[in-house]
Amino acid sequence: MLNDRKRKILQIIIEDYIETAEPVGSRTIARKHNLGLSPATIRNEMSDLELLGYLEQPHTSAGRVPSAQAYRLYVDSMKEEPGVLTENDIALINSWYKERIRNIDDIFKSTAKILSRMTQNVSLVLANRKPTARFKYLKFLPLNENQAIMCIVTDDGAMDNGLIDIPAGMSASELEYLSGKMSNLLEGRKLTEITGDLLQEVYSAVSEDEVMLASLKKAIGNIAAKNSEQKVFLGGTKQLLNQPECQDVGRVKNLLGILEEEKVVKDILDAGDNSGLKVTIGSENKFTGIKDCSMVQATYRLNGQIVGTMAVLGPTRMEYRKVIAVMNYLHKYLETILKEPQ
Amino acid sequence: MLNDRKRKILQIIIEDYIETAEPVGSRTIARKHNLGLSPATIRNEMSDLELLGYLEQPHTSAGRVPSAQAYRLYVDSMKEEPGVLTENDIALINSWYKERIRNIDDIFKSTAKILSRMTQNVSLVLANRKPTARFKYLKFLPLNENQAIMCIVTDDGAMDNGLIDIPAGMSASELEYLSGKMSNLLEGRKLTEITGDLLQEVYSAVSEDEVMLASLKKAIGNIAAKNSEQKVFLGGTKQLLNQPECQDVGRVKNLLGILEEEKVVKDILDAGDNSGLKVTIGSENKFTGIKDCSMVQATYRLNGQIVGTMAVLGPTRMEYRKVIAVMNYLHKYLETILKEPQ
DNA sequence: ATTAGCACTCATTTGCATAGAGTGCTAATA
DNA sequence: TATTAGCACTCTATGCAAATGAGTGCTAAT
Repeated sequence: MLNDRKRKILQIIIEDYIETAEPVGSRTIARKHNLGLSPATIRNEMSDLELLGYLEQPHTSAGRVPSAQAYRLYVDSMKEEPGVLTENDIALINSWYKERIRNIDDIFKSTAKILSRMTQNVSLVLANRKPTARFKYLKFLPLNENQAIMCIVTDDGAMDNGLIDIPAGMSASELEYLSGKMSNLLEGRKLTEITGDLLQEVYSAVSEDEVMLASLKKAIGNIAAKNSEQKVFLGGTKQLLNQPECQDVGRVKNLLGILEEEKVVKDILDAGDNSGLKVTIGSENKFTGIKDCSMVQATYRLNGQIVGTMAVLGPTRMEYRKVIAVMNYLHKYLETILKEPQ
Repeated sequence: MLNDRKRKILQIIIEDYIETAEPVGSRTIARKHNLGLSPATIRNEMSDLELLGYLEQPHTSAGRVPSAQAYRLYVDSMKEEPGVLTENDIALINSWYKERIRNIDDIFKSTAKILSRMTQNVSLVLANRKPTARFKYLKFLPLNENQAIMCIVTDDGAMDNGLIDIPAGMSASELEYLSGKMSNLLEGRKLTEITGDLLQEVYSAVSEDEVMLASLKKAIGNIAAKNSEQKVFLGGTKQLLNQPECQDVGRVKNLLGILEEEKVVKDILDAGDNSGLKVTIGSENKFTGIKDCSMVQATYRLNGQIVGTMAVLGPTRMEYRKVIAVMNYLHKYLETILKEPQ
């Protein structure tokens, strides 16, 4: 559809605009790139490109700016040669990841941080918990006369716990017996299935103490809630202010407002249920408020199951090539790292 | 030192400036407040106040602005009548606290959120962990052939855990024996004391498996690190953009940059080791970068021990009366809530 | 098909006059 | 003696016009 020259010129404009955030004019192109073409020729081509919908003019006497359609073409044509990270970048990423990983949350935190540092944009990382985990067994760890910690081990190898009130004077062996009995009766259930009724039933087969039952209900409820929860990690919201398009405080406020609402962020990220890398440009975004932004997003999986999503959110004028390269790398890295037992 | 009239006028200027963020002139004062004084008289008084260091003039033909010294006086004189929250505010706070409290982190998160919402400023909450907790006992929860979760219970009733590699084919009763033995040998130690050497010693009295020893070391190290860690919760960084003094993006960037550095925030908050409520105004702040801000800060304690600090950070032109009232209330609330077992 | 040349457009900058808010000082007043 | 009216003065903010300059579109020449 576009001949080679048009394509070349369009690419130059896009990349120049991504770099400078200024409308780019025919003279600039002629000067910077040795195309063997005069500004006039380039002007003609640019005029055509505008008619075709690839360029826009902020006003008559300004240069031209790529349209969403242009970015779309640019990104799509990038799939063939996806851009690679420098040795240096890779070394940086690896060292950042090693900095401080103690638990699974740290991994996501680091990912968000790295993503934003590498791309100079805001990053969003959504970690799905696994509501499908099944109960394996529970144990009580006595604390004192009246309290114990209940530990629940699930079949995915995770452990959760909560504080339980126990009847005064209940012995360690009684607790042991209780936990063994309950473990037998509950094994294989999803955590969310263990509602008040079921728990009551199971429990009353073993004991009658009401206080303990109540705190068991509460603790298991909390654990189930925590497990079905999605967690959002944000990175580099400060970067926002470095973007030339964000010199207007009102706009920043808008965006930060959106990012502060966990619910909205989750919705935005959940929308991209797609498998591979997904780039949404400007108004392709369904959510008002980020309609003038672009987002590059990838879901990551563990054993085929989606465990989360990560995304970079920035101006439509974002460094797609770099962002995509970083994203690809992190994606791979994350899937590897998540496979290792924590 | 200041006569009543001067004091009154100064107060009016301060409160007007806090409200409007505009330099206030003699006419405005005469018009808004029925002092029975002409602008000229007020002008004379203002001139005096400037000489005394309480007022400053951005330029000749502007009104006057309170100096740090003026705020100092204002805040100090407020100690006698500390300002109270409305019924409405209290109801709001209580309902926000009830919204979602599942664990101790949620409490701090909520506190930060409430603090910022009520004061329209950035809030910082620092939660100290308790590095003094002492080892009580440990238990292993078997996961599979090769792994178990190690649970460590400390004398403050908290429980931590980590994943442990166990020798293939080690039976549950062997694990039980191992944990009992180690518990006996380690009881009463601070977590930070349980370094590699001690652990090695204790462990080799019971078993010889190197892999397990290594993962024990790692897990306990992680737990010790986590326990000695301070955690920072920020609230309402977005509010920053609502402040008239922050319409300049550069300044916002600075502040956000500081807030993003956990280390710096910790230092800032740690500096206020004071007991009661502490207000630092403008250049009273030792940390460059917030020298043009004010901070109201309170440490909170549990059983006499400092467990954290909360603060509100904003322009020197902050609503001290309201901020202090909110702070006092939250302070009390937090100390009460922390006393309850989680 | 390309390009040089030129008229034209429009945002941005610069300079300048004006309005408005506020002050300080002096002389009048209570 | 304390207060105030009056007035000159200062300095910012606003509005406006002219100059600047980057960029375009069109036409005619190559």
